[in-house]
Amino acid sequence: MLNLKFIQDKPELVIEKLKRKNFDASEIVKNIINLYRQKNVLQGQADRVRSEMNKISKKVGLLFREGKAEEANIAKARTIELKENIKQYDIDFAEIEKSIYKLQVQLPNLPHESVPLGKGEDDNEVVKSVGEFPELGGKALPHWELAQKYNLIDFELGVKLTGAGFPVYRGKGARLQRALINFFLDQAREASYEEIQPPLMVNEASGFGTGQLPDKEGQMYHVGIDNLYLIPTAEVPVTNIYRDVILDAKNLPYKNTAYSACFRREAGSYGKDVRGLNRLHQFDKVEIVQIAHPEKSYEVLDEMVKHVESLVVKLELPYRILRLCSGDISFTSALTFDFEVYSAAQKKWLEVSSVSNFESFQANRLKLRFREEGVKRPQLAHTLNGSALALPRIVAALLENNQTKEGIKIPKVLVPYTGFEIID
RNA sequence: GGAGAGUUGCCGGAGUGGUCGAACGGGGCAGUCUCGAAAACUGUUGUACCUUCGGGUACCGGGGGUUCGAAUCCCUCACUCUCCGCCA
Repeated sequence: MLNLKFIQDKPELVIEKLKRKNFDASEIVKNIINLYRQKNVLQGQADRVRSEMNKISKKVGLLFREGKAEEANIAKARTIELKENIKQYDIDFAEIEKSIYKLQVQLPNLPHESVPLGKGEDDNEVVKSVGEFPELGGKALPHWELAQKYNLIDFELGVKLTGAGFPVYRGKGARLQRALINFFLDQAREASYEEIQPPLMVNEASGFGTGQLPDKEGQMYHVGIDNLYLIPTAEVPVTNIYRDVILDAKNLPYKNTAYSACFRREAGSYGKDVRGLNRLHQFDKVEIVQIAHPEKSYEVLDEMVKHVESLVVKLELPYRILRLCSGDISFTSALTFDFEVYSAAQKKWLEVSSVSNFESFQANRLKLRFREEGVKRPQLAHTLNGSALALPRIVAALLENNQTKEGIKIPKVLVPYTGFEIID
């Protein structure tokens, strides 16, 4: 959510920058500024009436105490009209605020200067591309067949137990999952992220804080009887730790990591890239989150990108880093780097991480602020997060890329975690 | 699931109709004292919005009501805690 004052101060900037996101904000911005002016006028008037009301009330109290009941009653009579006024002001004011809010949440975050112009995913900028595609010859199997061959993942069983998109990992498949989770968490801890084990369900306020609610409600599983939502990512509970909080500037940045299962309804995405592990309703992910000082947040973003890169390097996967273009970047993000690994049997790039700086867009909604020494007013902090990493597509690439006649080779770095070197 | 208690500022906790943005204690910050520190003493210490920059307004879990006036009374919702039952 963009800051109201900012919109009012720099409407042209907002419109110009959102144009890059292919979003025409001119009408909304105009309306917001209009309503904002009205709101201020209204508040001025309402406050004056309230002020008078308060004065009279005080006077009435005094008069009664002095036994001047008659004078008191005269004063009382005057309040009848004022009361009506206040009531009406309250109604109008609430309405105008609601209108502003409705418009405000429609505006996406402004893209960072470095975001390349573009219409969609084809226009993303490849920042770097590292590693050779493995030569597998003609008999390479896609991961869903490997998973079956070595009895690692049972998709059919998942359908029986729950439904499509809920695979059952077993044997070395299950152990590989656990190994990856521990590996990622250990790496994050070494990069001084504090580990969090968050709830897997959140309340409405949290869903709202990170922007899943009210609009993207359909993406989350809703537990109606208790009005809770299954988290689509650990970002939701972890970032909401800082909701309604004023941090001390000298403690920034705050760094957290969390492993969690993630639940996504993925409504409307049936039929496309859904084979095997490519798109699931439940999957595992380790997330990293940082709360940063506005002046430092792009350094922090850089650091997070490097951290994620170190993971794919250690896993010996061919990868590339994309700087998302203005047409592909998410609603809430100012700058996003995607990580893709190459899955050699499917012969395609799979997105395994998305690292973003939201600047103050999330913080504004979360009321996440920090206080700087010597500065009276708290300021909005910047929030950043990234996957480090999402498991299923990593597993897909590992299985496909490392298949040999003897079996599937486990990358060296993972062996201490899996306890085995090969799946055969 | 049954019964009860509660939700006040950074924390503890008082306040049951007016002078309460809120006693008191703790914590934080600043000062005095000290070579320095501790102790003691003194002061200070919420957020948001509006402003003609004098000031004004709102907020004591959320919403609604009564009243000239509500942290305080009434209604309603949410949450938390305790005991019993059940249970990983």
